Amino acid sequence: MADQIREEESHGITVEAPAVLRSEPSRPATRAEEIAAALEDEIVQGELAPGQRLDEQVLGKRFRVSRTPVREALRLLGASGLVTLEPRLGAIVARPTVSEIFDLFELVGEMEAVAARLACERMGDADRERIMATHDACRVAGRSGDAEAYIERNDAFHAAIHIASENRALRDQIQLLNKRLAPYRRFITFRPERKQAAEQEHEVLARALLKGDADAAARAMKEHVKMLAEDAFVLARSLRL
Amino acid sequence: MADQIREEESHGITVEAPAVLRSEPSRPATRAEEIAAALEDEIVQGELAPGQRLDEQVLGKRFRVSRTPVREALRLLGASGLVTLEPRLGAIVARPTVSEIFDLFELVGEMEAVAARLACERMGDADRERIMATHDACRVAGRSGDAEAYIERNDAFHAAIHIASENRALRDQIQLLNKRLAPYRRFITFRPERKQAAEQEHEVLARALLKGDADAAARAMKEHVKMLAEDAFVLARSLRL
DNA sequence: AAGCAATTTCGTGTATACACGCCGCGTGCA
DNA sequence: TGCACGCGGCGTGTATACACGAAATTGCTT
Repeated sequence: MADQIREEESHGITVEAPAVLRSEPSRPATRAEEIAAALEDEIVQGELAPGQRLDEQVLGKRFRVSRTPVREALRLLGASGLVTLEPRLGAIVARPTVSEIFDLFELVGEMEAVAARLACERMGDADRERIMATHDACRVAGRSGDAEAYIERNDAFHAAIHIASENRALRDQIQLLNKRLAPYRRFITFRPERKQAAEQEHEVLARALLKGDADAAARAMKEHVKMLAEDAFVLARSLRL
Repeated sequence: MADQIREEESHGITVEAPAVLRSEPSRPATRAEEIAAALEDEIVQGELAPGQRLDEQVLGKRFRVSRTPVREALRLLGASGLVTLEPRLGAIVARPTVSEIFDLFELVGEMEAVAARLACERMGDADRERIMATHDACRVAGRSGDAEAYIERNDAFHAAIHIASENRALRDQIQLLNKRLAPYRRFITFRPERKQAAEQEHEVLARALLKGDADAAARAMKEHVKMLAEDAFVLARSLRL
């Protein structure tokens, strides 16, 4: 499963996809953290499906390390809710129940709404710029067919709001929740109808934000996430998931 | 420390303060989890002060285990934000900056407000009973001098609201945040003035909840946490912390 | 042939051993 | 006397080895 083809790269430039949302000044980092980051990426990107078994020895071979750092990586991911660890049974990619997914969507909606309200009250010029810029980028990417690019810009738009909220803890929590929901959001975000609807919702949201209407922004955000969640559930049902 | 006085209650409803927040049906649990739980308790109870160094070998000897389970326990606590892990330097009990503490208080306030709103909309008879009972218990404990008991009942009151909100993810998040803030809440909660103020705030909150006024409940809750945070900061400043 | 049970196998939980980076102390030099 | 460089101790990071429990497989019984 794509074990060897990892180092070499066609350009000579190692791709290193995300890089955008790196928080710390990238301290040395231990093997365990590297592995955790790699696995997290694969889970979020949907390469590792929920329910997938994560065997310590197999992963150890794959990353060319012993079981020890692998274990630590799995514990790390377990604590953030991305994988489920059952004592004596091992680790699997987290597979929340429908009810749990519902709760997570509701929670992230509420927290995004809080972020939107705070952003309204606190944003400076730089924040306003960033929100407008990312919103525009979102719109552009929406018209082109590139779903991956759209997802990235959509995240950037939301991130701009989180930053403007001036509360790091809030931002971290939302991003963590989004990671946990990523496998389920992906399904729906790829659909063209959803992108169009999202665009409109973003429009309302951006307008409220720039106008400084905190209540309207919070309401728009909650509605936005609610729509996403509902579509996700409808789609999931139609796919018998 | 107030371990025995737990069953008795003025109504006939056993309050059963902690125990409520036990998530799993208490599976076997591994040594690492036990150690993590023990350390967590000591941190939350204030026995281990923020900044305190956590030496793996020392802890290993203390719990009569090798470094391996200790390491896993520390990783666990690190992921939940209770300890800070610096690669190659080791672990210390988390010592957030003032700004971070501020963010955490704000976040927990917003989330408690969300919980209060949802509780208003969703609570059934059992929830209503529990909220009333824990509120009363809180009042009783407030008049007696026992600060430990008061803290416990205060937690139970809030837990009753979280339960009524019918969103497990929300509840878990709030409880995690409260653990991280515990060392800083303790200072202030012991003060008699705060207890009295809290009682009044609880009164307003409970009234709004029982009346079903979601907006008022949310507002009251946010105010309640805000007051707590402000008092904590004032006290911290006066103590040069 | 199907069901059940004992055994074997495999993977995790824990212990121990080795490697490497960080810190403190001492010595030599300006 | 003060500072810089180097060396040694120490603690974490990683690897390896052993123990225990759970699942799977095989053989027996009905």
